[in-house]
Amino acid sequence: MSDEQKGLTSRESDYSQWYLDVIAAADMADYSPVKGCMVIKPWGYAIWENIQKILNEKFKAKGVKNAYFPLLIPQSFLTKEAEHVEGFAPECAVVTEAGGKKLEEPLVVRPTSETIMYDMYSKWIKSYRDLPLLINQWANVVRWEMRTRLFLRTTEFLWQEGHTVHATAEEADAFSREMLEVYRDFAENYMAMSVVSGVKSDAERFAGAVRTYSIEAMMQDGKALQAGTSHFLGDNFAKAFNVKFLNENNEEKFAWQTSWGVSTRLIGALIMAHSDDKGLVLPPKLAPLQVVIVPIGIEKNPDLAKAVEKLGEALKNQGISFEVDKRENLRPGAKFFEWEKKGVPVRIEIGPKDLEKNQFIAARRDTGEKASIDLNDDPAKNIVDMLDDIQDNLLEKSKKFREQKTYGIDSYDDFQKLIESQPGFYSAHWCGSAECEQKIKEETKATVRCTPFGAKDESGKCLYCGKNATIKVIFARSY
RNA sequence: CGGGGUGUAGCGAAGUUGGUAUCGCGCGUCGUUCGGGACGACGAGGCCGCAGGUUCAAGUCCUGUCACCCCGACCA
Repeated sequence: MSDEQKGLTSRESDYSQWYLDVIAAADMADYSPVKGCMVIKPWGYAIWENIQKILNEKFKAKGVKNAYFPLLIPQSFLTKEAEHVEGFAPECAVVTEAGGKKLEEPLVVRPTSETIMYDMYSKWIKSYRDLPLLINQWANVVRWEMRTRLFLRTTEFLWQEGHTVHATAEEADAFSREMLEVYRDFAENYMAMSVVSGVKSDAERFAGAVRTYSIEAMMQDGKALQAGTSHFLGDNFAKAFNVKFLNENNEEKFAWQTSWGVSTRLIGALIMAHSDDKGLVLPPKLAPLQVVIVPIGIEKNPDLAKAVEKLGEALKNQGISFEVDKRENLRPGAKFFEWEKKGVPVRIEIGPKDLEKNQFIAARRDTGEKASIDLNDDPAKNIVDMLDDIQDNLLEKSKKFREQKTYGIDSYDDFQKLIESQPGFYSAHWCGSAECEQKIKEETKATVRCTPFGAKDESGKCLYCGKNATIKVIFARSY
């Protein structure tokens, strides 16, 4: 095999190509015949299913129930909320003809479901007793973006969108923050990806929201990726869609709403956060397979077959997902490379030589370390510990990386140079004006990612205009 | 929509002054192998992006066109 066919493109030489190589090597997805649309292959979809499973549990714990709303939305719905129209109109796919006839009113393929859901909500909600209404849907949405990239920005993507209605502004805002916290917890404790949570600037706010909260992750090239958002919508949509209720005093009031979502972009985040030049690296809590067993010479060795079966039983009892790779047409080395590309956290090698010593070899995907484990010494427990350790290690690494590449900055001149030579998060004072934000974006391609929660009030000078500023925000280039 | 690039087998590429299409990987069958990407033999697979033109003859030259990728504007 020639050298260029081994391994992947190096991250340093071409990050964009490296990212696509990881996806191809791990067999996760492919572009479809329609521009910008993505085919998610079984390995990628299995990760998505794991994400769904975990998030559903968390939503349920918050009292959120799943439902489903239609794909097609009357075009007039989109135009009811002023900012919302402006934000989404240019990127909508519209159906103008069906059943061989021109439609009286065009139908929009949902770019997001606020409008159609709230139209229904206005019919469902009568009294304060109907509140809070907490609904989530798993769906596909379509946004006709100019440039696409697998998982990060595809024309059609899968997501969940939660839409809640509350009696008071305070309750709604608090709920949207709670949901952001669900996302932060998920990102860190399941994806093993360190994030900064905070408030978006007005320019980056969701179209129609009063406030947008987000979690911002840092990719290995130092660029930011918005991994999840939660919006406090105020009563903007309630007024546009007539979502009203009678309160305890028999007064008719507009309701207060939130929406929040994460998408298949999370898989893109996962890839860029952990992968190395050998391929994907998956955190055990999201891996479709946590362990792959590669037996050596199993077909003519009944003792080995028995040992593998017993080991499999033990793993199963510990709730570990695993597969025994019994393919006879591949040599062990080829299997090792394949599973490494796919990011399986732990690989077990077991052959006649191990059996003699009554042991097997466990190799960690994150560090590449190999350990010999005794077959009689509760091997499954050993593997559980190893998986836990990998999960912790990945988060620790991600956290350290983000912290190392987060810099304080006061001088705009320095910032212009550094954002180029040393990509990362730059914490700086900002006066809050849209003009400064816009200028910085034009001149450096960096945007305000968020005002992190819990930042201390400390006054200083705006990075751009030098006027007094009371807040410090994160500037970074982003995906 | 601007700037740059690429279209030849599933993937990656070569193809000279025009002469009827190569190589590697992958794929199939058989055999030998199997502890870090195995080897041999045989084999399948192509409207050379598309449409015109020049020519006895076009992957190659000319004109047009389409698609895709990368960099911007847009964005979960």
